[in-house]
Amino acid sequence: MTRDNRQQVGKRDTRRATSYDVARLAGVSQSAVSRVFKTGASASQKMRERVLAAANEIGYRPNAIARGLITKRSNMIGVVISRMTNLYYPELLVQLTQSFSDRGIRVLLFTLEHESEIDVVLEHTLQYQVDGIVTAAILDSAQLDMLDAAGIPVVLYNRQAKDAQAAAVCCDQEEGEAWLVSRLIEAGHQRFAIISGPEDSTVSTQRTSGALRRLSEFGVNEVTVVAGDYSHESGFRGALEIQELLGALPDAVIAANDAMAIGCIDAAREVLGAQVPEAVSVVGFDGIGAAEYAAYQLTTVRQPVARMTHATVDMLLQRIENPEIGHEQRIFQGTPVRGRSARLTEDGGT
Amino acid sequence: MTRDNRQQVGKRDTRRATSYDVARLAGVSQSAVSRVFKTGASASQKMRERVLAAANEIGYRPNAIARGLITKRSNMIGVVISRMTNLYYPELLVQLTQSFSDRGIRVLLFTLEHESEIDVVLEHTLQYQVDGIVTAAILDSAQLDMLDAAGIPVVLYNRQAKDAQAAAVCCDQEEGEAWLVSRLIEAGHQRFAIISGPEDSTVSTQRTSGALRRLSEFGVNEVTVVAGDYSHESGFRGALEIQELLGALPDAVIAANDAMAIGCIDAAREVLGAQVPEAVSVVGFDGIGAAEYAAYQLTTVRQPVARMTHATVDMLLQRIENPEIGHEQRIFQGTPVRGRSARLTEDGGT
DNA sequence: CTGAAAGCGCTTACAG
DNA sequence: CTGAAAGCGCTTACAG
Repeated sequence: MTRDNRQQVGKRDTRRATSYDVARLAGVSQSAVSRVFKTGASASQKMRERVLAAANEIGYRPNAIARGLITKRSNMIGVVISRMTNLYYPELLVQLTQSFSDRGIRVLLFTLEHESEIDVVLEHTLQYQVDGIVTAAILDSAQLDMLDAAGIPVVLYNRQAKDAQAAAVCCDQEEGEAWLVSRLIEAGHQRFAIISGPEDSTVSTQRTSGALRRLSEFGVNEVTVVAGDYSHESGFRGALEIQELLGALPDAVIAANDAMAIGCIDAAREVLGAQVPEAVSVVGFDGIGAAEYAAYQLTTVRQPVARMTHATVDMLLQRIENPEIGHEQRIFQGTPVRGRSARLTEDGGT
Repeated sequence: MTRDNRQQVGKRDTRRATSYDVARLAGVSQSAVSRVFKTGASASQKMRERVLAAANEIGYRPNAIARGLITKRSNMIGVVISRMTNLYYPELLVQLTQSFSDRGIRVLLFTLEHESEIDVVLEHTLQYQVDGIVTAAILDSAQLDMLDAAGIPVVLYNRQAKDAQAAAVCCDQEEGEAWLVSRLIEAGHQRFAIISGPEDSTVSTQRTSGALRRLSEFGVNEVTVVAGDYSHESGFRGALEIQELLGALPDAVIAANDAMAIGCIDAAREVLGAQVPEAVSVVGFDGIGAAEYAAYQLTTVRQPVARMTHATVDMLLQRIENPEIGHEQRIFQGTPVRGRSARLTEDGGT
């Protein structure tokens, strides 16, 4: 390796052009070059032209890293997202990135296999001097305090901190489940089962408890709950488990997300020989693309992802501009999708 | 705003601790602090402890941006991915990010609505001093030259440059289609139609031409090709368009991806009243999750995403270490999935 | 409008 | 092993 460094063969000049190089070529000061590349800075037309010509000639590009060091604004934000979230919500990351990009902000991406890895990831975001963080993983008080001490604004996506200790953008999971349950009850369903999501998912917890609460309001207190992990396969297994536990399928199965609802339908049809929705109603949550496939046409609640991502971007940028601003929570109502996987009464309200 | 800056109320000290702060507290030089945080640098046990204690006390975190400025290694790589790719391949981005993260590299994410936006995105990656780029968008010779001149290694994901002008990791689209066509022909299918992907997708072009070539080798030269855009809906419309053009469904429909194959199946069953695969065989490509749903069980070719992402990461890091290395292409064979959406002969070879 | 100079927070030869 | 010093590529008061 040491020897390699000495040889000149094939070694092109890899040094990047700097503002000094441009200044020398244009016969102006380095500060002048800097000003030309800063929007809104004072520079004469003549200066501008000379500098731009020189910059163009040697392929100069301002070093955003060096700029960030001195302005203390990296113009990068960290996005922390779990594998699951991107799997079932690929639109989210794309829209978030596009939205930030439109505002001149870059996205430094961090994916989590498990939410427990969050501490080390947070450490990395800070080392890279992000201006803010969007996280689709829950942060505990200590973590929120740490970010607050570091002066980094955070927006939680589909998570809520205890005591509203953080800015958050959410879909109203409980209200969505309440809608689903109300429609099912209204249509005469009496026996219910639930396939929940992973234990460490607050979204799943909210959905499940939202459904249970509304069921209880209707006097339904005996509900079989089996555990899934958001995957299609776990929905499939969930249906079989319910059948096993009850000796038969209930009137309705409430899955904590669409993927599991589809898995549940597959198991009902293929293994248990039960028609959906004739023999059993199945409802999901999310409004993913597959929910609209002709074979499923899920009864579900769609999250307004576009509105939620815009709210997230707005909120984070606002907090970056003004770090002292108080916390805000924006809770978006989901869009009911009547679908065909559940027997609902024709004129059931929304 | 000017007035706001003056007021001290509620203004906490947002200045981050630097290596100088740590040095002062620990009573050592700033260089010593730097060494303690650099793995493999010389520092006595005593020094190490004092520095770490001081750093911990004031919450010091090395500034990765400043480090990058001087080492000329940002430890960030740029990932350029189209909306479509993330939509149908959410696993890709997650695995890529995880894999880079395991090697201490951060991912700066850039999403493309259209592949034409690539120029400005490339400009941004360079301004942020990424050490390398993974792109799932095609680059032309000028763009490759520009990156080469800037000394930034690139690996193309599922794209190939003209004359193998760039490092690339691909799934063998043509060979995959050849397998599908061979099995269909072998099972007696005679009339074929194709639903292609978007025009600007080289993957779609390769798949379509791969299928056409193999069909032609079998003497099938009259093939109806309709245009889709990779979406489920366009597959649905594609099926209707084929029916309209031919007056009937062909023996087999070859869709350029799984999502369109599923859309095609939905249209065949729901609108055209045709059983799949009894009345019409439908094949896809990709091996997405929904391809395995009981209602579809697609006959398709699965891309070995995990192996491809690993190859991508390995190749890019290798090129970062040694920029003078020659180009390499790694072409991965897809995994045939026999499924149930096409009538194949029992013992059809692979 | 323009330039000289200081400084952002680090790393890295170079001496000791 | 440790410290003083230079420098990475910028921005930004401060004079002129």
